[in-house]
Amino acid sequence: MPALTRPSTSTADLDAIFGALAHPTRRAILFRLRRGPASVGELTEPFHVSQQAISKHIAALHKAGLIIQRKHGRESRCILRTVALREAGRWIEFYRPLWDERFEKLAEYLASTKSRKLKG
Amino acid sequence: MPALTRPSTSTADLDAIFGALAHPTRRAILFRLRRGPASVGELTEPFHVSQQAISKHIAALHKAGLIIQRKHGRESRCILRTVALREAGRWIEFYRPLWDERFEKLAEYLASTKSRKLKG
DNA sequence: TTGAAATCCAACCATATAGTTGTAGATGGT
DNA sequence: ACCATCTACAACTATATGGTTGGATTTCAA
Repeated sequence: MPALTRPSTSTADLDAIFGALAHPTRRAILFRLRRGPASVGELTEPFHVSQQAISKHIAALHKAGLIIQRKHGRESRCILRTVALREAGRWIEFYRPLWDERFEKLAEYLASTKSRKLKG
Repeated sequence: MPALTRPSTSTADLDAIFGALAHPTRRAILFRLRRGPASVGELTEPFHVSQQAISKHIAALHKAGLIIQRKHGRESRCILRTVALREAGRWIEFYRPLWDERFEKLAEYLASTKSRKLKG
């Protein structure tokens, strides 16, 4: 088993996940879904855009694996899927060791020296 | 002090942060910077795109607050800045309570029932 | 001082994104 | 059977994104 050298979720997946999270409306939709499933209509209400625009956002969230959809009659209920969020969280967690304040200070110090021979 | 009802980083900031993380080249740059500062030239080497393209990626990372830059002579050294990553992590952590497997099962169950009177 | 190196800026191009309007298809209620 | 509702699809528009090339600027070195 090789040492972990980088976060392991596929890069295409992460493109879709982070891309989906990069829009405020989509984050707001996820925020709403935290409270439970909702239909497309219910998700549209709070926003000043068309239902079709919300459908596109939903498609982006779906593609990223951030939600699933279930048909109930003519409604399509959206359900938050946490797996993808967990993947994104895992990618970010990989950098946690660097969050130590002193580490960042050291990095800046190193950058300010002329020794650029750190390539190895 | 009001109860926390949503992640608190400004939405514009999160747009920029998640947007920056949504591209594999930019994630690879961050991954490289984890090992320490690097010049634009050094960051360009591993990729099959022009230096100018990398400069644009660097600009996106800078705008998102994910890196800082220091001039040293004609070089511009890029340094990972962990604050923005921490913000992104904080946003995602907000959803951690839902990561419980059973919770997700319950959500799917609720979605499969006809009771759509959960609006409150 | 002359030239090469590191970086950035500008213009351009192709494609993606986020929105619109119009409409079609399926479902539910009467 | 009919009509209204919910959602998705298609076509269009404007802007953003990711890349290119060419050239300007700054700095190091001889």
